[in-house]
Amino acid sequence: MMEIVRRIIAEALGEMMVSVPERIEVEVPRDEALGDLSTPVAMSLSKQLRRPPRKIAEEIIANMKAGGDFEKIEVAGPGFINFTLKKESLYRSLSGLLRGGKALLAAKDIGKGRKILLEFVSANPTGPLHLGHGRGAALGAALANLLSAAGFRVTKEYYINDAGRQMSLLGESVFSKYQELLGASYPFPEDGYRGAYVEDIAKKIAREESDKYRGLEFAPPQSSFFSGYACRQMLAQIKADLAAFGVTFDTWQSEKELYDRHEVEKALEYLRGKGFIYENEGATWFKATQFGDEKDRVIIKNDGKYTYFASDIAYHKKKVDGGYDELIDIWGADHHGYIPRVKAALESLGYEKERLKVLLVQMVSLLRGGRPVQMSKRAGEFISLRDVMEEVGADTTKFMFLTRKADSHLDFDLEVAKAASAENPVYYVQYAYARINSILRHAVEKGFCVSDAEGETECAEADLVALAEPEELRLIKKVLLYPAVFEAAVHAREPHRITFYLQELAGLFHPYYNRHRIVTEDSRLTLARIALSRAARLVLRDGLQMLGVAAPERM
RNA sequence: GCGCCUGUAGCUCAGUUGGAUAGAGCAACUGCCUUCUAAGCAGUGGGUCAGGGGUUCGAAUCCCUUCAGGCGCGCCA
Repeated sequence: MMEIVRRIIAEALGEMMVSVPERIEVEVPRDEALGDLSTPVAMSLSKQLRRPPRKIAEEIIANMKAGGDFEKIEVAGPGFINFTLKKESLYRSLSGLLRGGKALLAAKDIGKGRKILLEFVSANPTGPLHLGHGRGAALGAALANLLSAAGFRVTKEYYINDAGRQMSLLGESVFSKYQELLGASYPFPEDGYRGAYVEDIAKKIAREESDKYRGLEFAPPQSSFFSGYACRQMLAQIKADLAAFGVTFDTWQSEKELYDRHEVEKALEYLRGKGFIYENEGATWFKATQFGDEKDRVIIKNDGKYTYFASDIAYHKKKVDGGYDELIDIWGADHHGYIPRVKAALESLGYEKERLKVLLVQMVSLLRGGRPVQMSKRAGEFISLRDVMEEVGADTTKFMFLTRKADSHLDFDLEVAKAASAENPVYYVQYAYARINSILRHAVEKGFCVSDAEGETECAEADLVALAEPEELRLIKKVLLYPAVFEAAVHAREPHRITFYLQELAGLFHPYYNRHRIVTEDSRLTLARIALSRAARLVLRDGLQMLGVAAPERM
């Protein structure tokens, strides 16, 4: 619908010998009395053409070949051009949607096969996933769904920080617990990991290896055994948690592997060859300032060890070398200071900064009944993603995360999320879906032919003219808006737009249901209403699927 | 001190990338189940878009500034 408006406006502007703006804005007016679609284009052109907006709007209308889709096209307010669609046009579009089914929902191939590497979660395997990781996971998975459906080729990747000091610290923490279990003792590292999971891993090692390492020092080879073992354990748990959350990855990139395969060295050699690396005060530096960062960054410390940034350069080099047209990283907001240096690295490697888009996910505060849940990282006491999933369910958790844009703080209240009531927006949307299914089951019982396999196509043939109630027209328009919302969500990389749209759609279906019966004695009317219900169901299902949230047949 | 993010109804948040009289849910109050799911619906009240200045036909949205909150600013990850 929006496309049609854009096209005829562009044509009219062509007639008027006016250069067509890159993007003709089309929106849905706030007040439905104003029309179905609206464009402020005349106002935007006013300055350039040095004429009053209303005048321009009138000229556009005069030069427009509108075709038969519109009931009314008029100038309103300061210079909007408002379009009111003919009902027949709505019916035609609806029927087209039903006939095309899922394929039509995101028919526009936005991605055109472009390759995107989407890296998210990437939590260090030094402890269980917490809520913040969950938010990143929900966002990443939903975004991947959207981008894939929009025609991008998306690879979901998890970067494993399995090298360096943190890993060693985890190993040492386990090592200490292990000694304790066997009656020996080894000092617990100062800033070691204290969660119960550390002890669990120690117990497991004690069970499998008995007292083989009893009384030893934390040094090779046993140190790498403990670190490696602990890492594998944690990673397995992380994978299991993500799977339970309904989030999967295509590839798992190990940091350690980048070192083992000398990719870090090679990347640095490459930069050295280009003159972006220098030595100073015993350390090796990257000239980040040359690419817009505030200061140069150390990549090899004066003790000879690499910094985290060194492997990150190699990692991002590997990403772009993989032939990806676009890189998307989802990070916790506390890493935002890191963006300029990674972009600098990318640029120094010969790629445009724009190729990397970093989405920041703000922190999640966990509440219970409005009061903050105390968490102490030091004592290893915190509520993990798994705890929350077990308490409120994966679907609700995901939906909650996706009802806010990534870049705003999120209060996650366990009591609210757990409430199986109106307070909980997930149910509102799912309930609409389940309700439609219930109605359709009822319709089948009443003898209306609505087989599930071919139902949509069949409904496309229904006589939709019977749909004349205001609630019905409103619902049709909202359903038909889905592709535009979808496109906007893809374009902005913002899955939460889908969430809001689904709430609005459900918010139109529920009152419709309450005021009008779908299944009546009038079979022509009934078939039309079934068709509309099925269209709504189609969109609800697709949207929920994008969010990675279940669409239950009954509740 | 510098940088980034946030500030919208009592609470939690949207706001179609600068458009019309700023929206939704919750909470509060009043009604609706012998008929397709009441996890639902109908109605009522609720605003200095943190404050100030600027840009222009037009600002919650862009710029400057003040205030408040969060996060960053390591040869940590």
